[in-house]
Amino acid sequence: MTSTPIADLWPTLSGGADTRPEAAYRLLQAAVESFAERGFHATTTRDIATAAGMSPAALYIHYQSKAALLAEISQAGHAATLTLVRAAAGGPEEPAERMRRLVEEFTAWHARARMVGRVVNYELHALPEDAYAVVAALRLDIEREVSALIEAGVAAGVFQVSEVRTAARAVTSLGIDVSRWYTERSSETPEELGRRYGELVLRMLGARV
Amino acid sequence: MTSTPIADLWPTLSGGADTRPEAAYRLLQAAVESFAERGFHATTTRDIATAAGMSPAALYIHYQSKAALLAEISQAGHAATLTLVRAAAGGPEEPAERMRRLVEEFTAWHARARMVGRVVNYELHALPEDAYAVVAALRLDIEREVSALIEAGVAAGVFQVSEVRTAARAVTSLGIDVSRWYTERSSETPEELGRRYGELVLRMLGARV
DNA sequence: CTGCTGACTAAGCGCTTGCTCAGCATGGTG
DNA sequence: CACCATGCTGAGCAAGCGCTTAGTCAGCAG
Repeated sequence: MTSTPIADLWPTLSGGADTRPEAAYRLLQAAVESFAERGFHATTTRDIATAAGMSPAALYIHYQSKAALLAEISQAGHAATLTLVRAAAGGPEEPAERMRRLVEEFTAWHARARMVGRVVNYELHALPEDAYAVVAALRLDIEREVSALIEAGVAAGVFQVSEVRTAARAVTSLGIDVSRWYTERSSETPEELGRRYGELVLRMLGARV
Repeated sequence: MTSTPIADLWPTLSGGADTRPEAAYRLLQAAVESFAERGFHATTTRDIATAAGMSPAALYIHYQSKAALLAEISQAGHAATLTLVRAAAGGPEEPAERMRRLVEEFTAWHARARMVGRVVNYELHALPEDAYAVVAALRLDIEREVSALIEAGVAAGVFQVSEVRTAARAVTSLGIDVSRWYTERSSETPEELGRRYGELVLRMLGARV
């Protein structure tokens, strides 16, 4: 169905030496797809278990609750995104080049892993309070990385923006919204889309390109 | 709670000579807020009815079903957005000025009517099939208006974009996503945000500003 | 007054939900 | 062989869901 989306987020699983049974991974994958397509509340535990080839009761051997599944997806998804953003923003290149790479990878990720992206960005309200707190902190970190990079560009004289926070919002906003509208039938590959969005963002920030 | 969001969308109601009872309007308002905050499936008919000051059964005097409420909100919201887009895109000014106005108003609308905006953009999957078809056609019209305006700008030599469809996606995407993140506690007013986004989009499209 | 209408409620029906639990097959270990 | 931990199932419980039903009541025409 979705090419290779969630294995990237739980590398210990796709690796090899992991203690978690393969059934837990199948449940996770089924939950991602169901949450993304129907939403958390419209998804039943029977949906998830059936898609993973098990009875509803088996779900509770691997996860405490339906909400715990959502929490795991959301936290892993946010952590992966933050890692990606940090890697691009903290590179050795000059600010414009770092921003281009950040947007390219941020955008491509939201297209490639759009199922996870939807859960991550549009099911926040269904998270239990403690899981939400963890995730909110990660989101703040992401926004701060982007803001800091824009500020670096402004300081270096390569970006011209009147309000850094608004510009940072616009940059992350463009990438996040990709997971809403991108489909497998889209004419552009995730990487193509990333390159084009990178171009658009640099111009938006006032960089000469 | 939300300033003046949904009255604008059902002007016959806020006008005066409307046959629809005021109770139906209260239910609509309660549904918008509940769908926006919790999502369609997490909202119960008891939630809506209680918020409107009525018993659950009263809902069914004014609307056929919970889904019919969603359909009415979604169709009216999309129709209002298309009207706004058409008015800006079809103006007498030159393309860059029309685009600026379009983005300003599209963005401000998604900030001001963010509750309606969330229902309109993030609860599509819960629509009954026939209502979805109507709404999908409206969405296509909106995208086409934006694409045509970009093409006009390219033809006039004021915009430089390599892929019109990708650029159109980016423009609408920026506005739609506002309804996801904007809150009453945001530091910018909807109009300020609109002006700043208008500036960013013109630069993104390669217009000299 | 009578007779009728339209907005509304209290009660609850049939069904689905998230989740539990007793029990079963399997396979490694003494 | 016995023993037991592990992974799982079939059956089902309590709660809550969308929606219906029977009936109440204010308002109004005659």
